[in-house]
Amino acid sequence: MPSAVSETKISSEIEAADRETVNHRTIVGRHRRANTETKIIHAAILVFAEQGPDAPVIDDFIRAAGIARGTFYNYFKSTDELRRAASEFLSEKIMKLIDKEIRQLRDPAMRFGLGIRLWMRWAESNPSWCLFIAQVWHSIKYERPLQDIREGIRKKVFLAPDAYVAWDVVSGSIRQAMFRIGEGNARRNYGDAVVQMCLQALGVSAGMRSEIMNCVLPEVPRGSPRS
Amino acid sequence: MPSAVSETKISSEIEAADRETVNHRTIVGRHRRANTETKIIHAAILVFAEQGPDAPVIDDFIRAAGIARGTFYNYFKSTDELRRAASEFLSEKIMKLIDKEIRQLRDPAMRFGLGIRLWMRWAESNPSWCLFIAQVWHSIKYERPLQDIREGIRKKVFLAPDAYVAWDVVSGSIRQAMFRIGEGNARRNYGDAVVQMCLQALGVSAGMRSEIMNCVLPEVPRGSPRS
Amino acid sequence: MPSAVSETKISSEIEAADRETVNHRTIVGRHRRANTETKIIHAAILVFAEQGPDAPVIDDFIRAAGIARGTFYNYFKSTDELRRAASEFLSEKIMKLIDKEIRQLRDPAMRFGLGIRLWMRWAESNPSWCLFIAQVWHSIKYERPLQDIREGIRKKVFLAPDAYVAWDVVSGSIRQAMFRIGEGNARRNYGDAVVQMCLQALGVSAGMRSEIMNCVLPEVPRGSPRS
Amino acid sequence: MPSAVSETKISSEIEAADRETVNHRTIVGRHRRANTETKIIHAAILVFAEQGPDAPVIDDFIRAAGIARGTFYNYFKSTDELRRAASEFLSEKIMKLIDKEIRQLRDPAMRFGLGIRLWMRWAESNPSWCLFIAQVWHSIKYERPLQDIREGIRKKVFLAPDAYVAWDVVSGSIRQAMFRIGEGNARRNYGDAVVQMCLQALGVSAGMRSEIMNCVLPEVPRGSPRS
DNA sequence: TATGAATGAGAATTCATTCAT
DNA sequence: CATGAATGAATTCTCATTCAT
Repeated sequence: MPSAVSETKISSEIEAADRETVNHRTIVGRHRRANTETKIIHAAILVFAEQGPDAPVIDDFIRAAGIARGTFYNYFKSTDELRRAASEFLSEKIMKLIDKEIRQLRDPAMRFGLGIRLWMRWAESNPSWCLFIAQVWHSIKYERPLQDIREGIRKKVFLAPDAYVAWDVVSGSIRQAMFRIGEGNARRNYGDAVVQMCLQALGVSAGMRSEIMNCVLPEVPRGSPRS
Repeated sequence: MPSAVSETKISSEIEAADRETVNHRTIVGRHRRANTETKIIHAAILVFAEQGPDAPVIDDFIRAAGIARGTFYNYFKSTDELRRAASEFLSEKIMKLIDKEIRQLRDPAMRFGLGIRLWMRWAESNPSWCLFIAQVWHSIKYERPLQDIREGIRKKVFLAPDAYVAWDVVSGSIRQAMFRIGEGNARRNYGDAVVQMCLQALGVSAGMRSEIMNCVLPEVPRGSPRS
Repeated sequence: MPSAVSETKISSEIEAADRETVNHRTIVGRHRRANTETKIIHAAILVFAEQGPDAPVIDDFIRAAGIARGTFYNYFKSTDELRRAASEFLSEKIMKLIDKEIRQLRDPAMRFGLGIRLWMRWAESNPSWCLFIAQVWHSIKYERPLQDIREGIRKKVFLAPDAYVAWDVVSGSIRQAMFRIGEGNARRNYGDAVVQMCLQALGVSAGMRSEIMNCVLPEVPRGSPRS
Repeated sequence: MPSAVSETKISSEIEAADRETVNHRTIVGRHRRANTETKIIHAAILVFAEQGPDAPVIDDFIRAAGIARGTFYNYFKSTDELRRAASEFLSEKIMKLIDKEIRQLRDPAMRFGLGIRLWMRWAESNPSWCLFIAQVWHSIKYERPLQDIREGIRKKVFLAPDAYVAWDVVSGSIRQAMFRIGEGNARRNYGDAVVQMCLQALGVSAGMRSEIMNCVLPEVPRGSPRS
């Protein structure tokens, strides 16, 4: 049964990233509302991992969360809203972690390059997260990377007609890469290869490219590797 | 049942006549079938253009095609099957047109570059085709462009870790671009800007890039996706 | 999630209240459920009596039960499941009544003989029940009569190669008889005649046969199958 | 796949009984009508063997027979008519064979007893025929056995309240027995055990019973034994 | 007679949503 | 807030039947 496998996979994937948040909430106090909402979102992530972003129906969520049908509607008006919440939860968590690692870097090429390397590394160690995020791609927040690109263009370390085009190319590449990873077809070092080509697309000089690619990546939680 | 030796001429004449009739009827039937299938697909394209790839229900298709409910099921088992058929029809048509224009070119960078320029130009003049194809992206056939990329890498006009990575980057970029176009957010010359960056991603030299971008594009039919 | 040690009295009080409410609601819910299920089965019995076991469609049941289309599916996945439920309900009810009347009898021939006489009498006064049960015969529980037969064979009041054969013969006869009754073709005292022959088939002595047939039957409710 | 097994089984079961008929028809001449009808019935038997008497739809029959939809309606107005035709074809063939064997016997008990022994022997060597015939039981012709019973009662070799009751008991027993055989639950010598009890039910004397049971059965085509 | 595409009524099934408790 | 039975509109799907060729 693939579902069981997926469940196990995704849950270990999110646990690492998630523990902190739960602890925080527990300390702050038992707000039933917050707890139930968290419970629903967590259950929903398992369900989405199993079935993909479009298939699940409300029944799947309430069964997974162990709540009543009516309770669902106290928190989400539709599966769409829940999907959005789940994908934000999943993408923003990792985005924040990455941001914390790179925000002190001054050079925009280095900052952006290491950012997408970290993202791809996370992706490679979390294939089912990967697939889900690739599928709900449009709800991803892209302000920060877009700013980095703008700065890079302004400072002439990036060569691109404009920032939006550059972001479309890079984000499209990354999304496509995440599909491949999520489907289990990625070769070894696939992530870095994609990053390389993204930097090339941005017109980053060969020297800077190897500097970025040779950086030893800081440790960001990886879930269970290859899980 | 093998014919007995004593079969008379008459009965074999009857059989021949039978066979002819059968063939005739079969041929007539096949024509009708092909016509109806085409009718359904063409109608479906309009419906998808209007409602997107997931919203339409079988009722929409049969209304648009002017057929009976049951007729639909004589041709497609589900909306999914029809969606696949429609997207193949739409993507392969334009792919063939493009292929005819570029296949005589010897240089793989030039060939590939003009190919994606033509594709993007078609995309820009058909936003709803664009959106639909971007959404059903996974049913697209990519053997030809992949070969071009392989040849380009082999001949050192492309610089990429491997052909699959290169294709993921380019196709991801193009798909993302098509979403933008489909949503009506593309600026002027957006398509060429994306192509530029794709060529840059592939490591095409600045000289060759401008050569490709300065080519006057041959006339490929522009127009409604269902033409 | 295990409660933290520092949980205050208040929160555990809330929990207690919660639990109570939950139980109360659950109990109320269970009652409603049971009621609706009974309602559906009772309505279904009328429908089956009118149309036979195969003709009715879900619409017939929901109309008869006065429930919504979806409600049906909250209780039964298919008409087949409902048919099974209805036939069990109908056969077990009368079986229990009969069992209560005969279980104190010591002689297995007498017990079995009176059992099938009572069954046939019920059958004769309920032709539509008869037809329905005959048609869905395979869902009938036959453990009790089979035990009686086994005991009878052991005690040499029955003469039969083995208990299964004996049961096949008797039950086959009874079923066939019920078809005849259900179709309205049974003559007067048909039921007793069938019982006679069944006893003869079981090798019951002539003396015992007349003793069984001359018994005055206890009053078992006669009437509409749904009572 | 159980269906494949059934097909093989039933087709070998009918071939033996059938060969004669086909030959006869071939000699008489090629009447298309008769041929097509035969073809449909034969195909239908396979289909019924696979799916039971109620499940198959017209599509199944035309696919199995290799004919067009419209052609079906030139021969049968409904699946019900075809089912009737198929069951008559199957039951009358064996009935005639049996009749030929026993019609010269003078004693009605002996004649009837050997008749049902032969029937049961055929049943035991043709389980899927068995199941189908048991399921469509109501279209079976019972005039001949009923006459035998009447004669037996008149001549006091049978003891029964009346002929219809006797027939209901015997036929019900046999049908039930055929279900058991068809479901593969019959023990060795099950058929003879059932016949024994039927004779007992008819009040045949112990002496006559053993005489009947000890007869060596004439050879009636058996299909492939236990097939 | 044979063919098989077309038909459409009718039946099954799903699932978001409401609401009394 | 939580519960979960009830709802019914919307949709899918089946299949017997017709009919022009």
